[in-house]
Amino acid sequence: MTPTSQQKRNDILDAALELFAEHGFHNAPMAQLAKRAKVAVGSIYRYFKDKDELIHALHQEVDTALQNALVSEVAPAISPQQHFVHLMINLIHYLQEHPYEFKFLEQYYNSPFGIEIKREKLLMSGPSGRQSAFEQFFSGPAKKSLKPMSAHVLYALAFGPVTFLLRDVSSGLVKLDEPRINELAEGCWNAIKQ
Amino acid sequence: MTPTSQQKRNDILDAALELFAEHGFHNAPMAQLAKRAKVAVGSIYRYFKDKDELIHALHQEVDTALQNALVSEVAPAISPQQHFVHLMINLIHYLQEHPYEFKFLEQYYNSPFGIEIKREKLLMSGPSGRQSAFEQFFSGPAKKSLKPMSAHVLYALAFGPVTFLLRDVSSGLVKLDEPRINELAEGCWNAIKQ
Amino acid sequence: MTPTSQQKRNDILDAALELFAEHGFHNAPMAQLAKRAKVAVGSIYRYFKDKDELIHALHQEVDTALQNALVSEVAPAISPQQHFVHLMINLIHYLQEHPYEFKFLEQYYNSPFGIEIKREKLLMSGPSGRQSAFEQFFSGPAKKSLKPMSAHVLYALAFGPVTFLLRDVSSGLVKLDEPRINELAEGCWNAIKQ
Amino acid sequence: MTPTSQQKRNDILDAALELFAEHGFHNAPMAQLAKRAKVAVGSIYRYFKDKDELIHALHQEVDTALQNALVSEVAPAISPQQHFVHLMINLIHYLQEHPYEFKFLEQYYNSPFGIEIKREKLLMSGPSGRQSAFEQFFSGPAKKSLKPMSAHVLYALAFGPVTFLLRDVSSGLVKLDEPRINELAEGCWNAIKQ
DNA sequence: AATGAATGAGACTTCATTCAT
DNA sequence: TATGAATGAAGTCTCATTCAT
Repeated sequence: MTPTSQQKRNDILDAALELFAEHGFHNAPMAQLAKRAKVAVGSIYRYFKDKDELIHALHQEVDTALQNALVSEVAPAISPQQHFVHLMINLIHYLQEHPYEFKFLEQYYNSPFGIEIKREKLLMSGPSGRQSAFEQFFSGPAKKSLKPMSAHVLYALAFGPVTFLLRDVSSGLVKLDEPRINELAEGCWNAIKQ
Repeated sequence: MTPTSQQKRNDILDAALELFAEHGFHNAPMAQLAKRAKVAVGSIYRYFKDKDELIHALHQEVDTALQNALVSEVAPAISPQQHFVHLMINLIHYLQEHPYEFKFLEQYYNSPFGIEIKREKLLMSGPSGRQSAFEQFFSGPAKKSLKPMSAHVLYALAFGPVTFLLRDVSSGLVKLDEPRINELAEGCWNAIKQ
Repeated sequence: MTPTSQQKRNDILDAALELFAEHGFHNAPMAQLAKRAKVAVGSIYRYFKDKDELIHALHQEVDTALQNALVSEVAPAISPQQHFVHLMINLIHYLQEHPYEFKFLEQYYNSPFGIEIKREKLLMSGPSGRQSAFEQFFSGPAKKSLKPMSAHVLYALAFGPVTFLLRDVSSGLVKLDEPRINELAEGCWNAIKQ
Repeated sequence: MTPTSQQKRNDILDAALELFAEHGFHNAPMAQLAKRAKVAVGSIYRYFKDKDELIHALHQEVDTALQNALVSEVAPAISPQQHFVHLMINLIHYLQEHPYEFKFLEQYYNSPFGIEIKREKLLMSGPSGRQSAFEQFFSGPAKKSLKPMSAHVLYALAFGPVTFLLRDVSSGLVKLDEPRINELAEGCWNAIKQ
């Protein structure tokens, strides 16, 4: 891949993100995608075997960006609750500011594409080897402050409310302000804390 | 014009539920649907104007069935926590035993079909006139036991974890046993209680 | 055919005339036809083998009605020009007052249905044996007042202008008043007279 | 989007003209059209948005060709009658030699496609800007030789016989020879002359 | 390597006709 | 005999993918 083609690949993925988020996978013809990416239809097929592979690659991309966004430094002396709330607020901010990415992910996990992919992967596995911020938190010293429970339930209590609420945000039904974001983050903490 | 065979209409809706849940709206051709329902393609159009209307009708049906399932008698002297946990367990049981319905609803609310429908409607409005079980609970005397917060956040904390976890259940990644169901229900209660 | 069924046959033909004139043969489904005729779809097939036969039967009917309308008594001492103009005005009046019939006939003769039918039949053959009014005129004593020419050309000069103009009338582009009707009839006479 | 192959577009229009003339708009499936034009079905839709647009485009094409055919030089010192007869003979010759075009136009003006188009446009408006040959004639110095009458009636008397007769020609019922063509043209002139 | 015209399988839908009641 | 629900062939159009340039 020459640098030029890497650029083109990104143009395609960017256009795809927009189009998929706006119209859904099935209302985003390759021709339209090509036009928005300012490449020829045929060119897309040099970078991706077919539409499915493009969608999976885009998932990869969006997922990685999300993980990277959540990696952030935290003051060491912070309390577990403060730490968790901090991570949560980061997450909400990121997703609220990247509605296309959120819409794409929701669509992906709700379609035949995302079934075989573990849902928790969304937030519990870091980019290429590194641990995700949440993964570090849940497996680190804060563990003692959490009520002992099945990991699946823990993730559901931690992330379920966010995804639920953000759907309404991204459909324009709600706008989240800081007080509400805090309400949510603290609610989640109360759900999982010891 | 107004067909009399409620039976055939149901056959079609049943086949549609399966097919939509298994393959998604866009990978469920009318021809396949007809075959599974054991009717001719043209017959579907006697009962539903087009595919969209069929999808909306199915939503109606599934939604009503869900609401009906949640209506249950509760001992009057029960505590708010016990009441909430009871409702929650009911909900989880129902959805876990009806994975097609759950998948269909998730898909519906995540598609252009369901956008104009408030997400909370899922659980906060009862079937034709009656109040839903959750609606009664949240607007009833238990209100005093809840932490004051924005309604949207409240619903997110109450229902977000369930929908999150049930996706994994319906993809076959997890099987919920009673202890875990209790963990979840109690976590939710802790998130919203005073 | 009992009287009752003759009635029903007429209801069907009447509905067909309306529907065909308004929407064209190909935008007039049998179901709609049945509804407008207040009979069941299946019943239509007791009276007509299929849609084509219905169309041909309707043509027959409309054609006969037209011929009958043109049969009219004329004072014996009238001049050939007066006679011709009289017949012509009759014809125009009838067709202008029966726009559905006119539209149907135009459509019929312009479709694969009417190709094998001689166009002149329209006006040159009377109902069941009788001679049509125009036939009588052209073959009667007035013949001497006509310029000798091929029959086809004669009919074209006589009837072409009427059908041409009535199309605009039936599309609502023109409304014919008596002066114009006279202009037309006299123009036709000038075209064919000795 | 803007295809370069004018050739292919013409192939499609040629095939369409044949098919529409032979079978009518509604008995000319896109698949058959594609086969006759030796292109894939999908290709037609690169050149025309849908079947309707194809029909309108074909009308455009046929209309222009007809107008162009009628433009011809006339000796300046010719009499109005000779001029009119000359134009008429031209018209008849052209249409008799292009029966598909004639059938297509008749069908077009007799269908919902052509209703909003004034019937006279057929011959009274020239190709893109230029005046049609008949338009020039009727509005030129010959006007003084015509009997004063409503324009609609004038056109009907001039063009009605031609379209009437040519239907039979194009159904193969008659073959026009020069004497008959002259009879017709002169009859028309007698109908409209002063 | 890039382009985009061409392809044709397949989706949705309509509607003439049949047939069980 | 009348009914109208059921049928499925056939029509229009879309769009992922290919391939000649």
